[in-house]
Formats: sequence, C-alpha cells, structure tokens
Amino acid sequence: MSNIDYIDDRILRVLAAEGRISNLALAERVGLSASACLRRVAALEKSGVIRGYRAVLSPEKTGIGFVAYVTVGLGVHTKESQLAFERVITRAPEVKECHNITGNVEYLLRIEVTDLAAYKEFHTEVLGTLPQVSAITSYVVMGSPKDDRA
Amino acid sequence: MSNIDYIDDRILRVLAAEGRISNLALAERVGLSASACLRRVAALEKSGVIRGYRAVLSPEKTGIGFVAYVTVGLGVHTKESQLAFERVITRAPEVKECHNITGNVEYLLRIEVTDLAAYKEFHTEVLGTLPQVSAITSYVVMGSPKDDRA
DNA sequence: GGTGAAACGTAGGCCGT
DNA sequence: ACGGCCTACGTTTCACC
Repeated sequence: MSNIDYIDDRILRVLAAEGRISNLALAERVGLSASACLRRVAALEKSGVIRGYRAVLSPEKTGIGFVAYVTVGLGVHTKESQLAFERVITRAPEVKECHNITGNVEYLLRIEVTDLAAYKEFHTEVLGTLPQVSAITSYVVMGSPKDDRA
Repeated sequence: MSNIDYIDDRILRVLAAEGRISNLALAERVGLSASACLRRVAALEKSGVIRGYRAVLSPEKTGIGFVAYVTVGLGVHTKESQLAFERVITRAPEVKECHNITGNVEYLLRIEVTDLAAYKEFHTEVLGTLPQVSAITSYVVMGSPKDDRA
C-alpha cells in the first residue's frame, strides 16, 4: 500500500513545482539522504501517485494564440453516441481536455489553436460535422489570472 | 529572437511528454550530440518557451475526489471588483484555474477538493461570501475522456 | 534510513564547419 | 551561429550497514 506520509507530501509538493529538480537537491529540501529520497520517489512513481513529468510550454511562444472552452450537448444520450463523440474528440489535437460534466450539456472541452481562423475551422470542420452534437457554446479565454496546471 | 525550428519542435514534444528524460537520451531521440541538445534546451528555457517542469500527480491518490468547473458572474463590472475577486480566488488553494471568459458570465474556475462536503464548504464559505459575485453555476466533472494537461 | 563507490549524466571550453 | 568532441565535475544508483 502506498500511504502518503508527511515527507512524501513534501516530496510531491516540490516535484509538482520543480519537476526537474535533482534528487540530491530534493533530498536536501525534504531533509533526507539522497538514497532514501530516491527510494521514496521511485515508490511514488511505481504506485502511480506520480504519473509522469512534463515540461510546461509557453502557449504564445509555441503558437497558441487562441484558447476557448466549449460546452457540447449531444442530441442522443446513448452510450454508443457518447463513445463515438469521444473517439473523434480524443484524436483531435486542438482538444486538450474533454470533461464529462453534469448540467444541461454533456461535455466541456478546452481548445487550443493558433488563432481565431483556426478555431473557426475546427468549429465547422470538426464539431459541426459530428452528427451526435446538438448544442455548441464557445467561451473564449481572454486571460487566466490563475492557472496552476500551466 | 528565438525561432523554433524542426529540431526544437521535436525537443519540445519530447520534453512535454517526458519532462525528466536525461539530456543524453533526449539528444539521442532528436539526433543531436548531448552538448548541442543541452544548449538548445537551455536556450528554450532562457527564452521562456519552456516555462518549467512539473510532476503530474494522480488526483485520486493525492486525495482529490471531487472536481468541478464553476462559472462566476460578477454583479459589478468595474476593474476594482474584478481585481478584488481575482485576489481572493488566486489565494484559494481549491481553485486550480481561473479563466476570464467571454459570454454571459466573467469567470470559469476549476475546483479540486477531496469530496462533495469540501466543495459545499468552498461554495458557501468562499464563493458565497464574495460581495461581487452575483451568479454561480457548478458543473461537476464525472470523468475526463481526455486531459492532455494531466 | 544512511554510507560509500562505481556508473552515469551534465556542463562548458574548444575547435571545425 | 551551430554542431561535435572531450573532460572535469556533479548526480544517480545500488549493494551493504
């Protein structure tokens, strides 16, 4: 079992903020020797608490100039139509997130594209062509005062 | 200027997926020597294309059992009331993201808490006590068929 | 959980293109 | 301006206490 104690918690906090910190520096920060620290990190990775590591890229500098959240409602609510929709959405690179939500619509998507023109393209060519989709509402992101995941 | 060429692009793609890959392995993957690769990564970090690195943690295994998106509308639309709202929201640990969006409401928040009880607490004790807030709508996340940021 | 040592990776000077 | 080579130094990793 992987019960997270106080030190694990500190390790996770540090790694969540500085994913590429050296094990040595991490060990020092949490007050452990390098080997003990490494063993804990390895255990956290193996047990799935730590899923992986990623570089956080600047959206603007990597050509993302337009971000929007889109709610999507399906006309048919069968399992098959949901799976068909999710299959297409999962393949679409513009869709960074797809959440199944409660409320009057089924899905909330996060879309990241270069510009408004690219979004229009996505809207008509991808969303517009899906037979299951009956309602689309776009919320353009004008800014993100807080974004811990970015 | 930092113009991203084909190799930079490959580097970024690899680091976005495997943030803790060694420079040596990264160099091999993109077909560069270790020093050339390291220099490119350093340049990408310095120029801000790479903002940082983070460990991706499993929500369930770190005690996040309830995720919701919440739209918030402000009664007053002055700059001051927006800033006051953002100040409180930025400090709240439950709020992982706060986006300023177009549409009939001003904000879209992502909330992560342990359970429904904690969410109720946040809803009434934080959101409910902000004088600027005039409309709150919660969309509980039941699943995320795709989440590239997680 | 800590120690130590071998294996491995990083970082930077230097030179060629 | 950019890539490859070499090397001193730091870090990781693992058997052992």
